[in-house]
Amino acid sequence: MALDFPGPATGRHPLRRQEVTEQIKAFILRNHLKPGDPLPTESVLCESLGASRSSVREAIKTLSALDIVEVRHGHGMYVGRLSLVALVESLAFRVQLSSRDDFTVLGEVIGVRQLLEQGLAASLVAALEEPHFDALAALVSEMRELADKGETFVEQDRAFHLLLMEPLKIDLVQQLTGAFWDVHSMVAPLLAPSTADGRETADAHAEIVAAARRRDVAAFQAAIEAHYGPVRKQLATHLRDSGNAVDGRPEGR
Amino acid sequence: MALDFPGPATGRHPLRRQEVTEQIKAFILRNHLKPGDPLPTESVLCESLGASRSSVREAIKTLSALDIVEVRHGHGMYVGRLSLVALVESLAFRVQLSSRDDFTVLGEVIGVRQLLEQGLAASLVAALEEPHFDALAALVSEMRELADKGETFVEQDRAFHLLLMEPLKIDLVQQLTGAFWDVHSMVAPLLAPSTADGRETADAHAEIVAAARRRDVAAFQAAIEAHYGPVRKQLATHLRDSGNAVDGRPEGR
DNA sequence: GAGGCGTACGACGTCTGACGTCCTATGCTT
DNA sequence: AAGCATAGGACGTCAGACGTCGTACGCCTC
Repeated sequence: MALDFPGPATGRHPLRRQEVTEQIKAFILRNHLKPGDPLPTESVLCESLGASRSSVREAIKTLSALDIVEVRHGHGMYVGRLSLVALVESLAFRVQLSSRDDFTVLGEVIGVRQLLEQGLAASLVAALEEPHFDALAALVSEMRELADKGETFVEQDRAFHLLLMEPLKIDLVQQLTGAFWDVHSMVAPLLAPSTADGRETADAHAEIVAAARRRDVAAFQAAIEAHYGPVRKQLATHLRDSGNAVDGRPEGR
Repeated sequence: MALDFPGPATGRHPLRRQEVTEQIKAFILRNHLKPGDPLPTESVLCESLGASRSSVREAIKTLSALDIVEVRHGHGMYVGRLSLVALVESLAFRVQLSSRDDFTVLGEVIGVRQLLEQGLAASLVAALEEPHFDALAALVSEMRELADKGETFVEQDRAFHLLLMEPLKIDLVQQLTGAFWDVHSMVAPLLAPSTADGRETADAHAEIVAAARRRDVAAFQAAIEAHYGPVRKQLATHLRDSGNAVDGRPEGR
């Protein structure tokens, strides 16, 4: 009856899976690995960590969801790209869940997108150079062409907003921009099946570039405002039209 | 030899685990579940989804990492809180990984924290009311007391920055503030073992409140700047002092 | 009869072993 | 030399058993 007195309130046995998770992270840190570097195979991990394959695999699934580990079937495991996919997945689901009743979360996502670009307006206007303007203008041209043909231009749109942030050379900001764009576009179809006024949107992007070219911070911010205005309006319209009429549920069950 | 012709380039068999993941998410959406609502047990999921327990469990580990599903040992499974823990975990690891050589990522995290508060300066100054000022001032008092006793006040610091964002009533912004704060504080010990000039930091917070009370947007932004200034400076100092001397590695292995 | 303790059951956690699928590489065939 | 066939390594899936955690029911004690 060896009475190993129980630890504090929290679980006495630190879950095996959790331990393995931490040890794999520690392994990456300890060996200074970079994204893409190979990791030990499952069987090796099982041995060296003294855990069963189940525990190791479940730990890896957690790390995989966070893009800390990347698994390639048939190849092996590698250090992940440490992107923000987890944020995107998580937020996208939250938006979908809240979309049953209202679109508040989607509205907040759009608000954050706008905040990022407007909050950095001064830095951006100062940092953008001719090559950037040319590339941005080229994207706007593509958008216009596609809009006139009645097609969409999601890829150009994403590229535009990423490129806009590029001169800052701040990875995190660029990735956040991409992440929130992804969430937005991933759930946009829920609003209206491509009701986007293509031409109008393309013109809004053009105005952003024009203002930046003139190094006019105020105009730049106004252009951003004008870009997101229609989006918000569309959201509000959708709220009023369908509202909680999606299903007869007036409020909380 | 029933030859079911292979699908497109990408994996012909959509991984079972992946399917289960999507189906669980769909289940939550379809039934309009909210955070905290109970989910079917593992065994029920295995039956209804026709998958083995391993696949179901691995799928759940993924959803658990994204805080879409919460597992309570001995109790059962529930809809998660849909927080931003995944972002925190992911970013924190990235900061640790980059900390071996430089602290660029940590610097970027701090930059985003600053961007959030400065970018919303106008809205915040307009939205803050007396009760907020009082609560914020109370936190500053606590900070000062603790600082004078030579103790730290991480909890008060976090509460301060969250409360600052509260009047906006934008959940996402508040959660992002908390998330980036968490990342920052989670990795701060790597910089210097609580070298924080407590008193100075507390005063910086006081100045933020004072500026907001005067409804002075410019002063508010300046106070934010002054708050993060020392933090950045500490970071730069640490970079110069220890630099890549953490271990003798001059550069990439 | 009220309170406390022990057992039974449900649900998640871990382990083991086997087989399927994907990819690569080796070596034979043409 | 080019192409195919086979063997091996590594991840994916399945099945069954046992351990741990919590709860609830029921027995025992007072």
